[in-house]
Amino acid sequence: MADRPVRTRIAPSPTGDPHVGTAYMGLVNMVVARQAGGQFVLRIDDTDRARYRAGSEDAIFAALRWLGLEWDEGPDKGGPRGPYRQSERSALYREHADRLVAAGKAYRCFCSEQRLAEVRKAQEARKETTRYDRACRELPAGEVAARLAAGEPSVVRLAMPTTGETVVHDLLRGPITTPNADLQDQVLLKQDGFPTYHLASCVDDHLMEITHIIRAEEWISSAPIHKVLFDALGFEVPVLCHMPLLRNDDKNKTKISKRKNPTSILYYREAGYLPQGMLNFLGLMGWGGPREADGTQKEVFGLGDMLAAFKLEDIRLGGPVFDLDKLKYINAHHQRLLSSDEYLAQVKAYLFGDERRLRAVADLVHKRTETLGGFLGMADFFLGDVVQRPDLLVPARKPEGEQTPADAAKAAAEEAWLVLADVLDALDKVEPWTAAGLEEAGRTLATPRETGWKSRDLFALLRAAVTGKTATPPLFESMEVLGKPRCLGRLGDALRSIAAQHGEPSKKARERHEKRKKERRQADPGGEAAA
RNA sequence: GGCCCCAUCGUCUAGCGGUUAGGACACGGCCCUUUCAAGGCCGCGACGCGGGUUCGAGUCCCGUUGGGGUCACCA
Repeated sequence: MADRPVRTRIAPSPTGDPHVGTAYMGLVNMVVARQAGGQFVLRIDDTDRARYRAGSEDAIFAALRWLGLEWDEGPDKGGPRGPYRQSERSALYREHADRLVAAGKAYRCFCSEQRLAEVRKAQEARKETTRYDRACRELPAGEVAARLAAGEPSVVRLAMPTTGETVVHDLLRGPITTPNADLQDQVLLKQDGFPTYHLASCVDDHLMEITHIIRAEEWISSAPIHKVLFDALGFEVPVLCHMPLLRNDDKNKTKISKRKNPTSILYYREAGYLPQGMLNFLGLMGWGGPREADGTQKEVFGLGDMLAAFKLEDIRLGGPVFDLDKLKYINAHHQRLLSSDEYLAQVKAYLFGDERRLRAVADLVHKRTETLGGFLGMADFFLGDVVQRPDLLVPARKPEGEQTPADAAKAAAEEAWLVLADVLDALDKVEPWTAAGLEEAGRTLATPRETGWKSRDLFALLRAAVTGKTATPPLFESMEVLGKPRCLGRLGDALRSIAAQHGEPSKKARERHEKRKKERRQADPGGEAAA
């Protein structure tokens, strides 16, 4: 492997907004490739048709390019090892799966989802580890052929070793040993003919001649499966390196999640962060920056500094908290580094760069103000930051029964949070992002089947979250103009501002929320279309 | 719960057997200043615990605790 040129990759799946974790891995992978004079590949892992989201792929391209993480080969620019979209490589996966089956290293499995669920349930009841019971592993060849010929649906599973242990070598951790008894016969080819991540990524990493797999820590538990797969296919295992997971700023430092932290790269762009600030901050995670002459670390640095000084081996393994305060501080430094001309250009681009958008804003403000001077007062939330107002987000409620006023306030805050979270999930799925589509989604949410809130109250909440105000141009038109990343970002901000003031809803409150929704649905069996 | 991974200030980190455990963010105070930033100075603040190894452990080993990840026909 040492004689091969270094090739790294990121393989995001187009299932939603481009994630900061993708940016983090992209940065590290790109730096490693560039340092070695190798190539950095972008591959789209779109093997899950159920979660596929139109527009997500373009958003990934835009987000990575905004950050300056340019790839050498990828779906939009091609390359010698393409195609770079897994949905266009189905034949390759099928071929390799067939090869494994023919060699007896994988097998056809005809078990239904239902049977698998039953097996799992029984195992749970017996407090055993839940795993596939390998019912189809020893099926006679004749029977397999017959059932296949009869058109019975099946998947391909990898025949894992059942005894001994599998050792994978992690660049940062050394050997990681897993008892084979804990591994299961992982599905390689799904019933729909698409490969699972395991098959697709191993086949692609080999064919694309990836030398270093640098990915998030959450993949460690899959690494032994990949090792077995690589071996079964007769492929050399690339260098494996699992990076620490970005964490939320909560007590337990859980894996970064959108409820607790803005996770969309686009959020940061729309909030007016500088790409070099983002990159710098991401570079701090697990690394800390290049050394100064006196041995201390330089915290404010650029991509060039990182290219010169970064060493994968220096990565710390503790999960770093994605701390917005620190990000702002780093970003501020980069902003101050801008010349007067550069800053002005950035401000213009941020505020007025999009002529179409600006016109749409102007059209909404035009007849609603009396002088030109009134423009900014009404349009501020379109152009810049919104200060979240928990007082507007949480409806005033009178105490009921035994409730103290404090109890009532707490309950109202929990309800607002939970409703807002449902709204965020629902709006996340709105495509395309138009006033009409948003209004439809909004009206649907304001039904007993969904939030159970009146549209008047629900829209007030939405308006407060998205604009920070009580009086604005028409809500859904404004949201269309504002755009999806900003609206969803602000919904998330609103969630966090409620939580900051009143705390996050307790588990009990969540359960109550779900129970009430269920009850409302039973009371209102109609409106299936809304479900 | 099984398996795996991790562990220095609240946070990002330095430390690679001998340090008053260093820097940065945040926080508090003071200075500068018409205001606000920026900047300067000071303060607050950490090696989870218990055993070893060693003349000597934040640093090495073991255990424990805590946290995280993962247990899908999702990636």
